[in-house]
Amino acid sequence: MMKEINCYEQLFHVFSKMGRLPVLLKEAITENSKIVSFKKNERLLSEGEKSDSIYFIISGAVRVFYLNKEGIETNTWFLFENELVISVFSFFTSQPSFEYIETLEDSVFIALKKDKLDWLYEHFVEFNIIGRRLTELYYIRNEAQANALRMLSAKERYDLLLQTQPHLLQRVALGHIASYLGISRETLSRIRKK
Amino acid sequence: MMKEINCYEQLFHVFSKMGRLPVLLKEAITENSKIVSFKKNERLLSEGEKSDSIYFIISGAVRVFYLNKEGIETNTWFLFENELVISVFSFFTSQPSFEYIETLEDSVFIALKKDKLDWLYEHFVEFNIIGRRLTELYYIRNEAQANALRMLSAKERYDLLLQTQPHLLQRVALGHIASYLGISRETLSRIRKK
DNA sequence: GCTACTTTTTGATAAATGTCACATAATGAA
DNA sequence: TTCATTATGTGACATTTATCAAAAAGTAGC
Repeated sequence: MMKEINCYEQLFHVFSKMGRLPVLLKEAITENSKIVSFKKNERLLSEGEKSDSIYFIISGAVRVFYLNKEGIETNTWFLFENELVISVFSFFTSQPSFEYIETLEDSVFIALKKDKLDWLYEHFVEFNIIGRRLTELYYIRNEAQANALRMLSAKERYDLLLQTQPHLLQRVALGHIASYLGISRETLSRIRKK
Repeated sequence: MMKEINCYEQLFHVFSKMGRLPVLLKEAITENSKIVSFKKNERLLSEGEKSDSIYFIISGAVRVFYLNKEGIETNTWFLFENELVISVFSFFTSQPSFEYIETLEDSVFIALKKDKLDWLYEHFVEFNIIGRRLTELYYIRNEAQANALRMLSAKERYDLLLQTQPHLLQRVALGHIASYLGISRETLSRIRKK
């Protein structure tokens, strides 16, 4: 029980950095969400399903990926403690997902259903401030990624990753990182040798 | 005067698709923003400045770009009528911009200063719903772009552009489109020949 | 420890894309 | 229109990156 309380403190810490988080809203969040655990390599979401929950990572790590037309996994996102996970397109549009979400480690999440989230947005209008700011933050990260893919060579993208997200290298297999950087496993291996 | 009213109707039409837009909020938006015109190839924002205004495009078109380390322009966004323009990073973080915003045609905008926008967000809390939803929409577009850059070949990215944003080819110079697709002008020219 | 399995590395080669130089076409100003 | 300027296209070649095949290294279960 103590553990669960700490989980929510972790979540509220992140949220309260974005905007006002009254006690009543905290209670409503707690009541409308639940804590879920997944073992390593389990799926939170598969292609074709609707991304109808948002997950806050208490501990562990996940990757978001999709299968390209050759059926090869393409990782688009790695997320860790204190970060939020959705399949962006599916969650925001309520359409079926083309992405998978899978744990990279044993993980614990706070899961909030989309309809509950919408209910919270509606009944605690100030919660939209937090939602808006968080969306902005993840948007910025995504844009930085697109810019890197547009303008940097494979080696430069790897160096940038080393510089900005070194922890990622410790916790994510190289094969996964390669597709995230938009290159083949072999090329990543050669880049690293230098 | 009639023209200005139509401008705001255009803006409100887009906003009201995202959420409730009470008359008082409409009035506040009108009072706190202004209509501005720019000739073709004029700058709305330069590197080093803060992106402190959001622009709604009444008519015309803009591109967002930055200079890479060789000083070459890299286009990241093309925006047209009924779309919103900011330098995402600078606007959301209030840090100096690394991007430029420039008109591609003679253009008319509704300009809203960031401090005014923040004031609106604060005093009309439901406006955060609209802000959040719009941020989500642009985020989705950005993610699609990142995915294309990660997994598609130059030709596939061009074909996708043809398919999803054919109007862009009519109004944006090929040299600008090339960097947007993450390829050289020459490669784009060769792709098109086929 | 030892096997079976997965991940990473390496080599050889092919394909994609970039770069440079210049030609051609389009555009805009006088 | 004409000239100057800018944008686009083309050819030759260099470079980057992908692909395929296989070896080496690492990992998990027994």
